[in-house]
Amino acid sequence: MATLKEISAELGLSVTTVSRALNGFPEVGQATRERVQETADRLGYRPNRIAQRLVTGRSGMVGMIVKIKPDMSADQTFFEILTGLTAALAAHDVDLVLAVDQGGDPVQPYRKLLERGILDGFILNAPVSDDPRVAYLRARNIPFVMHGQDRADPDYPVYGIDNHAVSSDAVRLLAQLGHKRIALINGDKGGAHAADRVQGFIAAATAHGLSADMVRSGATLERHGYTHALDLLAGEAPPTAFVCATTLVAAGVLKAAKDRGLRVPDDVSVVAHDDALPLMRAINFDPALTVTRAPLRDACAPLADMLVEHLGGTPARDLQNIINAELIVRGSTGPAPKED
Amino acid sequence: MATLKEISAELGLSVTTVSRALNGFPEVGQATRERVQETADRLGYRPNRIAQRLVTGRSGMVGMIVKIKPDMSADQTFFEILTGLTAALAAHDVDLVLAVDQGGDPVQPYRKLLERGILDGFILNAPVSDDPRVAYLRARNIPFVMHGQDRADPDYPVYGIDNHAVSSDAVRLLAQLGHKRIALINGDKGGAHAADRVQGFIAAATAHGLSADMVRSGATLERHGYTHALDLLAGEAPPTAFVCATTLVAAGVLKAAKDRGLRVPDDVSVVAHDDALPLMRAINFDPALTVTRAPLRDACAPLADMLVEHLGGTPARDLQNIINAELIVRGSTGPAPKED
DNA sequence: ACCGCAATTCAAAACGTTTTGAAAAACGAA
DNA sequence: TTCGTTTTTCAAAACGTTTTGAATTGCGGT
Repeated sequence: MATLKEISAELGLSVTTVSRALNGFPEVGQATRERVQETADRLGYRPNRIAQRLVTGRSGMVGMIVKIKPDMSADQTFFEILTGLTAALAAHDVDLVLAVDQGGDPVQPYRKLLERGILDGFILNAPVSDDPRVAYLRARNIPFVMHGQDRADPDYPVYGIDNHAVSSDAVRLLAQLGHKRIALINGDKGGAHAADRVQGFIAAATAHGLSADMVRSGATLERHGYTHALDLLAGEAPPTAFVCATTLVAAGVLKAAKDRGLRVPDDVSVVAHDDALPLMRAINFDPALTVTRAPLRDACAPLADMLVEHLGGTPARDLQNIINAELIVRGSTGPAPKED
Repeated sequence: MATLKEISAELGLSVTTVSRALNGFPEVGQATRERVQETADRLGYRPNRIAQRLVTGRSGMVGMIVKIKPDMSADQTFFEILTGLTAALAAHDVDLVLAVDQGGDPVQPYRKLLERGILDGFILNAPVSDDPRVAYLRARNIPFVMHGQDRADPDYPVYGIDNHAVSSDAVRLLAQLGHKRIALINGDKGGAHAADRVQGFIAAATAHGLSADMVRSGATLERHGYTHALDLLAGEAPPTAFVCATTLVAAGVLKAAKDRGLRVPDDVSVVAHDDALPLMRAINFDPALTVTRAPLRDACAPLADMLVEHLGGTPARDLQNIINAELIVRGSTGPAPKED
């Protein structure tokens, strides 16, 4: 815990010179710089971030808020990126402060953390339409990056997948296989990504001359996929193909098909979006799932890089990464069954 | 972002008085105190932790390190307590800084965070025998609390379950049911809790006149439970009962029993320890699992309380909570099968 | 020796808070 | 009033750093 003062005392220099020597300012002599550097190393000097922050206004710390349910549990997908992101930020020498959003006002945890006067910026995830957090942070000029797409052309740094394309790609594949009646079992309506997926679904269905009236929304739970699929399959014009929000939902759909005595892919085709979570691996399904694949983990390093860039002054418009998911065809999709 | 100076200017008071009024010092007049409080509220004043830390040496921030595997994934159990802990700390107005341990020197991430000069203490979890992190932090007098038991009588604050009792309770139950050959499929050898479980297992087995030679160790994976159970069941004196490290391991054991045509509990009994993770619920097993149950989540509030107490000066010896898991008997245990 | 200019170095202020030691105000008793 | 106490308030220092503006040094040219 050596301080600048200690180093300067040891060398008979002023604190100013020591500070400048260590920070690579040009006006310090080569000889002094080396002496200072050597003593700093020997004493194991590390600048005190607290003091640094107090004077520069920058702390090298950023915040992230995890939204939790009343039972304190959080979405699995959050943790999927949390560790990777922390590691990626650490590579930039940035630390991460975690806080929770216990429901209620979504802006409050951000405000609370900001009031500490301790953070340089935030990483947000799972945007909703017209996200109030975005409005709050933008109004105060607090830097942040968003994980997940909000609108087509957001005015803040963002890394996410093209959710419109996710659905339309899936629908196109199924249409090419001859399916006429395709259902979408989507994620929760509040999420911006869900809205984009619905739009992509409708756009692609319309483009292929299909109707798009079988759209369901809700939590991305196995149970949810199961009940919606059962319900849809019991209708008078049951779908021959399902597009699922996640592999977990697809698991429910497969179960529903099985319970109704339908074979996959002979009677029913299933496509899911795959975040590549370690628990529900699409390849281990029976049959292996056809998916649009975009590993959440891939977002970590880019998000960290973007935030650091943004803190360094790079404008938002240069930090927009909307990537496309891969369409990976496996055993859960096949030609539409012959009409009876 | 109101500061003390702003408040004092607004009221025509000195910064000193404002600071004291807000911190409840006795020497400030009742009338002034109320005026100050009112203005502080109106201006949304929050003390700047950075500045506070600089002068007091206390920041109201604590650190927690998550150990990740090379693929950046972390143990599920970590996240199970992370959010609850963050919320519990927030109730004490304490923020949490997260960092990762990417393998290698286990002490390094702690050192790095400490060198920032930013933290008041740490929360540790998953102790190993003679944990180097403990040695490091104790040597430097850095406050911390441990989640999980290390030794019988640690000299630091700890919250954990009695792992010795966990195994011995399970063995006692099985012995009372007449089982003579009991296997333990334990967690990874490195963990201190695993060592305690083995000791409890051996102690109870010995006490009941049973041998304790069927002990296996490894990662708490379903696959691991499956292969070890298959292996043990193929031996010449196969076990009639299994004690499992986790419900996930038990899932593997149940699968192995099924694959060998053995019925549970008629032919084989299974007991597992249940951390009450939301994903693998013991009650949803078929048959429902007999468990020693101790929800990880129960640790959050006590750990937060203990850390705050410890930071406040309460000595370690007054902060030791070793609780007992509940033994919950369900359908996966039954009388030992008749010897042929 | 003196000047001018560049190259170095320095003292002091600033960030927002807590704490120390002293000063001012209020009040009751003489 | 005048003194002594108690209550209330204040100015200044401190924490460790960066930054500003000024001072010092070195050196080549006259």
